[in-house]
Amino acid sequence: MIKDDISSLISKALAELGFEAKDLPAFSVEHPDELSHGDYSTNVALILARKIKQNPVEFAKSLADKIDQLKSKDISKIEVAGPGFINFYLTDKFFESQTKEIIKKGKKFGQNKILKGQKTIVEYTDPNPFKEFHIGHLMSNSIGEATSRIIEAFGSKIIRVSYGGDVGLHVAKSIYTVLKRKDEVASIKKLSSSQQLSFWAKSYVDGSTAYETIPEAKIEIDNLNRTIFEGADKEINKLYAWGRKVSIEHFQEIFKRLDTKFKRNFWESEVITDALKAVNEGLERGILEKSEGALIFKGENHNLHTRVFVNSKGVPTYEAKELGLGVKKSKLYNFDKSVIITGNEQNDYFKVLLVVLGLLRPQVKDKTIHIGHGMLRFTSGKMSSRKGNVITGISLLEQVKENILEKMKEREMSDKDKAEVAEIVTVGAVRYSILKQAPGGDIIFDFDKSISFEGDSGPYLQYSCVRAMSILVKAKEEKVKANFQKVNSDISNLEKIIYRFPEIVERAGKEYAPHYLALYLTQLASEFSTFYAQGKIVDKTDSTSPYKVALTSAFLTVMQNGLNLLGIKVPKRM
RNA sequence: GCCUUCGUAGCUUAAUGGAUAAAGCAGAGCUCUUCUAAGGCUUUGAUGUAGGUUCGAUUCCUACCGAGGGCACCA
Repeated sequence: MIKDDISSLISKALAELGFEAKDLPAFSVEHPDELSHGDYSTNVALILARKIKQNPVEFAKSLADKIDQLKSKDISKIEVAGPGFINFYLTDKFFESQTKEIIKKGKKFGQNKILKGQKTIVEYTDPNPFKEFHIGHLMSNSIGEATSRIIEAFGSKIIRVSYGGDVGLHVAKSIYTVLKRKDEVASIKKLSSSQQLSFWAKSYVDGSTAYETIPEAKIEIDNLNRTIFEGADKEINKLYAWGRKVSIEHFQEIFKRLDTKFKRNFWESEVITDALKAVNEGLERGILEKSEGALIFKGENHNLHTRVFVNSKGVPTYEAKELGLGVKKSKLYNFDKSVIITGNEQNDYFKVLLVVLGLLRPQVKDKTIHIGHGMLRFTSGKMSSRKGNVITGISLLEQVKENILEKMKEREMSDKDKAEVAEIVTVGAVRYSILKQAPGGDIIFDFDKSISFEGDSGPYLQYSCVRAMSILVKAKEEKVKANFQKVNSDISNLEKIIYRFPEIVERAGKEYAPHYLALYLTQLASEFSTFYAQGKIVDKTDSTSPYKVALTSAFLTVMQNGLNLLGIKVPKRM
């Protein structure tokens, strides 16, 4: 890599100036923020001059001279700037070779072998049966899917899993309401799975209200909870089976639209055995202890707070079940890394859990990482599925799609094609709006502003691809063939950032931060749009046209690869 | 009360301790006889407050102010 070449060039020059490698402080070789500052920049002179008490700019100049004498074939210019930075400018030949490399590698450009041969299990989305699939789940899905695809580009095998709560009080609350509305059931069952699930979700809201406001209802629901758990009542079993089935059907529909293929769905009901086993082991080994009839972990000894793993009725809580899930995952898949993606409201809870897992199964804990993403919230406050003030995933997708179809009204396309394109653009718009910002932060959700089609947006990136494709079609028609020989030096800034794609992928993966990729692609699309607007790319009479066509082709490759990593598809037209 | 995340332009967001703090939206003004104007170009505008560490702080430390999340039997 060119970056390593520059680093060793600097070290070599420093050696000739009498600095031994072991004396060198850590220094950076990075892309400057602005293209006008060169392609790479180092702060080594700044740091070193301070150490040996010399003027930074003077020292930088002598170092730059030394580097210049050593010469590298890829560097066209070296200069000292600002407080003592040394800036490197790369040659046209270098950019030509990169453009060529991108087209040669095609779909593989951007991939690396850092995790080759490894197995990574990624858990995300995690919708609960009997409750709505809301926009928070879209957020988890978008971040999880992008993370999975990026890790995949590192050469690791990915096992995608989702985990849902199919047992517990929320189910009892739902069934409590449905039992009171038995006469509606027959007609509800004729509706779509998403409408059926909405019926259940609404039942859950009503059940929750009853649980909190009517004492008799609370008793009834608690009893119902036990009945469901024991599976003794045929009618209730039937309702439970129905609710679970429509939930899963609806989730599958959404996963399909989101192009997410889970290898397995874990359910709370299936991890209870492992949970109880792990908890008992914890008790025997003195990791967990009894207190007020419950089984708890004293977090205060670890600078955390106390958590209940099994309640005083002997029922394992979420904590124990998650522990069981961790054990089960490692038994089923002998993974090298386990990534769990949830809302950041669970950050503290996962800290406790990982400490317990570390005491119980240190080898599993070392491979497990929890990533808490921000929440989607309204300007007015938090969404709560318990209160029913949620925007469902499906309604968001449909509303966005409607807006896109409205925008496409004038396009000459069959209705079928329009619908297909609109679907791709919809998912792209939603995904991008989530992935453009750092994963830990909340998204303040404003319907009109959050899902945008203009400026920094998914459609903007997709649109740049569509334009590039139509240029390449025209180039073919006019028989302008791509060529990697630049005729004119000043073609476009595009070539100065396009070769950076693999570095960006690497950073996004290492830091579990897909937004670096989203932001980079936006910058890339913006440079392409400028390039596009500057003048004709395909022009038989223009001697620079063949290289421009090559650059367009390289751009399309990188943009498609990048969008694919974000889980965003590219339509042929839009 | 304790723990934790955060506070950047009118709004929504960027910025491994580095150069003139970067974008989009909104506002003002241009721009389609071209390969799709879901575009391009120009322009107005910001680091909560007070200290500290550093050659250099949006970034690290302390206090304060403000917001979110968590803190015993929900998930």
